[in-house]
Amino acid sequence: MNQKEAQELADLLKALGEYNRLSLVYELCQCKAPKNAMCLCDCCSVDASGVSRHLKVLSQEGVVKSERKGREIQYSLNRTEVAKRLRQLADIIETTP
Amino acid sequence: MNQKEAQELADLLKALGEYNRLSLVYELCQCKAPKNAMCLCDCCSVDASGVSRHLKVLSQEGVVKSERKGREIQYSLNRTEVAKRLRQLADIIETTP
DNA sequence: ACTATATTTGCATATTTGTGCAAATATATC
DNA sequence: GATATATTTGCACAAATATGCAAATATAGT
Repeated sequence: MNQKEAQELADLLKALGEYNRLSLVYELCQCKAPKNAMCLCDCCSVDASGVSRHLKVLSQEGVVKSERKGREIQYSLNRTEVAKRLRQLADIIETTP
Repeated sequence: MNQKEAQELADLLKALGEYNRLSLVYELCQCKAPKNAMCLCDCCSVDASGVSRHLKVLSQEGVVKSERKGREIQYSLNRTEVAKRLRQLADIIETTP
């Protein structure tokens, strides 16, 4: 694992490692259909601008993807991608040299 | 997942989501035998006090365990425990409701 | 064009966090 | 007890971060 990869992984973990952002992720976990930001406001104790910023972080780290549908922007999880990266780390940690 | 569990998971991810701490974890990954803090100083660009603080965070979150051996304190990873928690999150994220 | 709704952004601010240095503590050896 | 080595802690500080509010922007419907 080189420095760039380590930094990217650290950034992913940092994105997930904030309580309100993790709450957003959980909320999206439980949705079959994508949700817009207004809807996601209800599940965490920050206002719309805060949710917007959190979603931006999650988006930059590839945790969520977004698609504009008219006035709304619908967010959904990159489920397999994120799960894959977490399992890769789990594998690294678990493997004794 | 209740609030307390979510907070604990966020804390774990936050602990892992800092570059120098993740570097320490990688270093310990590659060790068959435990290492002391002085030795771990070499793999990350912080001084002994910084490494001590990082190891304290990792220890509080259950990422590493420590055992004093004379003057030194030897650190090693809680491999299976950490891997398990990461995989649990991966499973939650990947499972469509 | 006007209005309503959804999202982003600029600004200010309080809090957290990572860091180094020096001092304190712990343990071993002489 | 004195000295050496390993680790922790108090202090100060700079940088990052999360947050709310108000204004700006985007889009849709009338």
